[in-house]
Amino acid sequence: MRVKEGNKEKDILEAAIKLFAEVGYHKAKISKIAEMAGVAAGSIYLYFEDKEDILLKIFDEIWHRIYLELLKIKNNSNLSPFDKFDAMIDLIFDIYIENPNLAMVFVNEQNHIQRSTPEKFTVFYEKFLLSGEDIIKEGIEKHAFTNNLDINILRQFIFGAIRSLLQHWAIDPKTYPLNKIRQNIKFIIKYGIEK
Amino acid sequence: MRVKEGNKEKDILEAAIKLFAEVGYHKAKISKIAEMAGVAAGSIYLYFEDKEDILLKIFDEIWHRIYLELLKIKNNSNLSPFDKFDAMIDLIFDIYIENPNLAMVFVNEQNHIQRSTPEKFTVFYEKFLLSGEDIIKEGIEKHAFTNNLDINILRQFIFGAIRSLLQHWAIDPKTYPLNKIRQNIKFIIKYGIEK
DNA sequence: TTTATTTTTGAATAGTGGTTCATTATTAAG
DNA sequence: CTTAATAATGAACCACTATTCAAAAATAAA
Repeated sequence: MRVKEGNKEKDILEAAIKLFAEVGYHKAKISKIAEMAGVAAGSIYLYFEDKEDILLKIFDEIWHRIYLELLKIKNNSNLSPFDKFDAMIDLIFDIYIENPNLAMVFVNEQNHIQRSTPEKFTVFYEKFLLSGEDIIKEGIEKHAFTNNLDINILRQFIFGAIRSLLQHWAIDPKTYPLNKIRQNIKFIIKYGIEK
Repeated sequence: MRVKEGNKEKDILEAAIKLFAEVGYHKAKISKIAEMAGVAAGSIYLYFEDKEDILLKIFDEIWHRIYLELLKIKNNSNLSPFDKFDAMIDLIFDIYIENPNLAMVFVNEQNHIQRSTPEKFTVFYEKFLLSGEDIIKEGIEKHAFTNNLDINILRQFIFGAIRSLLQHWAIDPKTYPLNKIRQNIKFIIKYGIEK
């Protein structure tokens, strides 16, 4: 009997993340991913259902990680609502800094995957969103955050804005350092633009 | 000599907007657009360079319109900075309400087009962004808006958040009415979440 | 009508690239 | 060493669809 050597699944995933980040999902060829991963094109189909499945597993990985980290923040009773809020934003930025390619795929292809396979996609994403909601809820209950806002809308607003800025940064990284962007985001969300 | 009858270019554009909105750019077939527009597939290539060019012209149209409207707002000296700000947000929502399909393409395919042909894309988009910036600048100069924020980041933040919410709304329109979303957006950006 | 010119057609083309599968390589067990 | 079972290969397949182009249709001018 033969046993799988090395970690081809991981190699393929990493190659895919890199290529998706560079050229986007649609222009990334399976043959190229295989080449980058050092396997034959056909071998990809031993580890993944099809091309879409690769993207799906990438998203699974990242959302799972984000979710677990957010859970820690949420359950840390030493943090004030605003501390938690800051930590949540830092979390997303940290992941971005740690693995820009992964983050790039994450911001660019979210639409695509949400459209094409909403049912498979939602597992960890939903969990993440709910945890984010909990943090906001706590802030409102403790009278730190305004109660004039709908939680759902607020959640979508915050993550949408962050995603948009990260995307923009990825296209043109030299205009602003990520830390300045992060700091501005925190300020706007907390205090708004009114002087 | 023969003369072009009807307005095939417009028919094709409208069909494309509808189909792109429904199934997305990549899954929209030229043959289907042709069928919906009531022309032969080959005829599309009399009016457009290629498939991408159709999308490009759609974006041209919408950005041009938004830009012209925003210019009116910007130059209306009867409006306070906050009035202008509100009008700017209303403008985007009004276009969305007036032609949801067009708006759908606008929020969904912006990434794609910005990636694939950034140079052709930027004409009206840049103009629009600059006008938006001017409105914010005026607010800061008149001491209505905080001067703690970078204009560029703020601009990206605002439009990113709006886009994200509209996209969300398009997927699931029944959860919230657009007016509630609009009102929440205005509130967050003005006052932030701090109580 | 006839001719010239331009528009429109849609079947044929052509290139792409995801996916399959017969074959080969590799390893473990007997 | 032989056999069995699984892993890996990559050329061939095939479905799909954007694009082309030779022919036909429509219109204006002569």
